Amino acid sequence: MPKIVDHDARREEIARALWRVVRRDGMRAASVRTIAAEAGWSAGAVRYYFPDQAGLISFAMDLVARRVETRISAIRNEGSITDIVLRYLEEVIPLDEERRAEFDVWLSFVAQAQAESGADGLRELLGPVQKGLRDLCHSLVTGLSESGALREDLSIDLETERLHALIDGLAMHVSIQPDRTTATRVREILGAHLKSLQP
Amino acid sequence: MPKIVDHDARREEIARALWRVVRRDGMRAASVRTIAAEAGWSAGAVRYYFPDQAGLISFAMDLVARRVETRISAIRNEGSITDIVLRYLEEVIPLDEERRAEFDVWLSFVAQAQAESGADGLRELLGPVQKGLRDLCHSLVTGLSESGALREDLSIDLETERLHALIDGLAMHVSIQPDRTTATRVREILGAHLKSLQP
DNA sequence: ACGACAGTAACACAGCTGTGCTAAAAAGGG
DNA sequence: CCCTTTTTAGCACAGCTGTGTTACTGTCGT
Repeated sequence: MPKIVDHDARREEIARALWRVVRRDGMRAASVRTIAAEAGWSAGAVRYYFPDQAGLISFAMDLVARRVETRISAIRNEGSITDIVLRYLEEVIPLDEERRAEFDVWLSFVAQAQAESGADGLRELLGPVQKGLRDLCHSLVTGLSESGALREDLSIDLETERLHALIDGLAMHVSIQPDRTTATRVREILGAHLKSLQP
Repeated sequence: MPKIVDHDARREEIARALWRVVRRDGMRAASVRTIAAEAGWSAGAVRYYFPDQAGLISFAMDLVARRVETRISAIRNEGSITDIVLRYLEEVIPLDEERRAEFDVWLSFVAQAQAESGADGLRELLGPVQKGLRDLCHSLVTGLSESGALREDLSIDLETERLHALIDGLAMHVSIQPDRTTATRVREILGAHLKSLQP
């Protein structure tokens, strides 16, 4: 048997090179050759792991999704309900440099996926992530409600949607203007929002 | 003197062709030739109005910004304060097909502008729009406050930020999943938000 | 040692890219 | 009519694009 490399690890490494290229020069620069150069391999080697470009992009987008998922499911449910909720929300918003880079790339993927003639199935990757985030918001709002931290006159569905929109908007703002939207500022806003939901 | 065409109108027409291309096939397909074909002219003609591609993209992005600005400044300040605020907010969020298309394109521009090595000055166009929207939110919150429609324990700055994030997130949701996030749903959410600010 | 096969690099090809340049066409004023 | 200026189309060039194919290298089990 010949030399054996961890294919998944390799694919991930290439995908990360794609991230760097996209972050630095935008989606338009994400060619097979550029990515290969960024990863430090020949274009032929890259194409061995990803037969075509669409597959590469798909994989790279999916990788972001999986990482977010992993981060979220690693959060522990300890402490007061508002502490837990804040912990989840902070994890979703790109408050450090690494996650901000990830979000920038994600934004590029989303924009690309919005193209109607999506021959590549990027749209199919977008849906589940959006749903996952919504479900998270739903369970958080439900949790608040069950703990009596939600005013009775508020609709759970509506508050789910409002929270979801708020964190997506905040993530966007952090990405676009990191100077103005600092981590502590985000925490203030999230705290104010939760407080405004309390009875 | 030779035939005289309205240059600005022509440029706008070409920019609109760019929008259609970007919406249909994404930013990656926005080549001079593709856009020329979409606009129904030769590539040479397009290059007469836009010497280089970066200028074309810049102009097209700026055109979106100017349209949004125009729409906002056309809103009349009549009726109760909450009516006025709702009117502004609804105008900012892409609730009809035309504005949704516009927002999709805008999203692509934003993603592209996020690329660090932005030799094209897309970033410089992004800032003012973001600031404009923030200023709008600020004046709306201030208006609410002055009319006594804002609880006294709320910080104007914080509420400005929260409102801004909320509408950006909502716009995003409308664009990504128009089925779930209908116009009436958006109005419900905005209404609920304003109500939650009241004393 | 040898063979079998995973991994890598390199080349070829057709097509697209941005941009520079040039020649033709169109159109209004004298 | 013709001349001047604006507008349009087209070509050329060097370089990049995705992908198909082929030849090479390395490594492991036998």
